[in-house]
Amino acid sequence: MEKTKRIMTLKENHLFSRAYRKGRCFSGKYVALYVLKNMRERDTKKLGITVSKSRGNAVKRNRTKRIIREAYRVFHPFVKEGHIIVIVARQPCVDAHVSVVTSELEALLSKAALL
RNA sequence: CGACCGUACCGAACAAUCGCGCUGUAUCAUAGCGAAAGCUCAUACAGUGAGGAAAGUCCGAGCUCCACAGAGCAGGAUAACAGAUAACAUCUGCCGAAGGCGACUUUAGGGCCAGUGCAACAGAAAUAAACCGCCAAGAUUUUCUUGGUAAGGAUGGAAAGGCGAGGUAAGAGCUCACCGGUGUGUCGGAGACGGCACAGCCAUGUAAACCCUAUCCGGAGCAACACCGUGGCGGGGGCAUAUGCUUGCUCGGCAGCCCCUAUGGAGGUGGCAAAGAGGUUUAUGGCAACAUAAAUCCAAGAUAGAUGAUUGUUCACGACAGAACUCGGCUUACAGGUACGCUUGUCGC
RNA sequence: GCCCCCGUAGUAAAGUGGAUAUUACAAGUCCCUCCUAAGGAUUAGUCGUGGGUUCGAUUCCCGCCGGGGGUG
Repeated sequence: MEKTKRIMTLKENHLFSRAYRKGRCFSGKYVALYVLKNMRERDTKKLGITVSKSRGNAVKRNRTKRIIREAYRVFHPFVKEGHIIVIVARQPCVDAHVSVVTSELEALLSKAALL
C-alpha cells in the first residue's frame, strides 16, 4: 500500500502551468480540479492547492487552503498513484463549510476516475 | 444615574480524537547514501507554535556591501522655545493662536523691512492712487479748469489701523480717550514669551511661489551579503592513437576519457530565531517624556510558506486581520469589553 | 519581502494656481440625403478619495483607495 501518509505537495511552477494546459478539468461549485498523468514518477501522487489573490486577504486565503487540504486528507489513501492533482478554489469556497467541500470533492474525484 | 474627556489594558475559554511546522530524545526492521560509524527519510514520545495592529511601507535606526584625502556647490528633509532619545517628521513640558460651559482638544507655528514673482474677474485705482462725492479759487454760466482732501459711495478675499470726541474751508493719528499692532526701556522667566511705562502708526496678502536664515543628510538594500556547489562556457596537465569529422593518404587540429584549477547558473547552507537601544515590579532623580540601580521573566522561525477539522460544555455569541532580518515610532482597520482619574447635568442625603 | 510608477468624458492623451477644464476617436440626439457613408450642429466630467495651504486647487502639501511595473 502507500508507504507514506504524508501528502506530497506540488511546488514547481511549470508543473502547475502544465496541469492547466494539458490536464483534464473537472469543475464544481466550490472547487475546480485539474488532473495530469505523471509519466516520470509512476508511484507518487502530488497535490497542489491554488487560491487566487482576488478571493480575499491573506487570512481568508490561508483558511481556504486549510479547508481544501482537510477535505482532501480524507480521500488521500484511496487516490490512485501517478497523478498530479491541482485544486483551484472558487469564490464560494471562501465561506464554505468543510463537509460541503468534502462531498463535492468526492464527486469530482470519482468523476475523474481517481478513486 | 446619564453624557463627555484623558490614560492604561483585554481581543472567547475549557476538554477529547484526528492532522500540520520547528526543537529535543529514542528507534532505524523496512526506503536512499556510505566500507563502517553514521546521516537523510520515517516512526514514537515530550516541548513549543502569529498581532494590537503582524497591515500600509510613511519616517528613524541597527546590520551588510559599495564609494570615500579635505572642503564646497547642487539636491532633499526639518522649522516657536526648552528637554527626552541610539535616532527621528516621534515623545514630553511649555509659549502663542483656534475651538469647547468645562475636563480638555487641535495646531508644517521661522523670515514678504534681503531681493524677485503673482494677485484672474470686478473696480477709478491692486502698491499705484481722485471715478462719483466734499471744499476753495478762477473762468464762464444748468457747467468747465486748477488745486486741496481720503470722512462717505461703488468693486473686491484684501482699499491702507478700528470706534468716538475735538479740530478744519473740507478733511486727515492732525490731537486726545479706549482697543489693536510696532519700537525702546524695565521687571519676571532657562527660553519662546508675558506684565508695566514711554514713544509713535509710510502701509496689503502669498514663502505647502522662487528664495533667505538655522540645523541635518554618501548610495543601495536580507531577493543585502558570505560560503558550498555541479550543468554550461574556459585554462593547465595526463592517457590513448581505438573511433568520428576535417580531403583520397600522411602530419596537424577538433571531438573523447581522467585529474587539477578559475568563474559561478539551478539548487543548498549561513545571515535567522532564546537575549535585546527587551518586558514587569520596586527604589531614587525629574512636572513629564525618560534615566539610573536591584530583583525577576522571556524559548514561533516557515521557504508555494506551519494553528485546521469533528464532538461536548459555557459566555459578552466572537470584529479587523496572518510573522518572513530585527527594533523605535507614525498612519489606517476594528465586534465588543474592563480598570483608574477628571469635567458637567439631574436627583437624593 | 523590497523598490518604483500612474489615476482627467466610454477609450487614448493634453492642461503656467484664475472664464463654463482642451483635442482625437467612439456613443446618443438633430440637420443634410430617396437611404447609407461623408459633412455640420449639439449632449454628457463628483479631474480616484478625505483633509490642509490659498481670495481661489486638476495643478501645491499630507493621509487613504485602486491599478500597473521592476527585482543577480
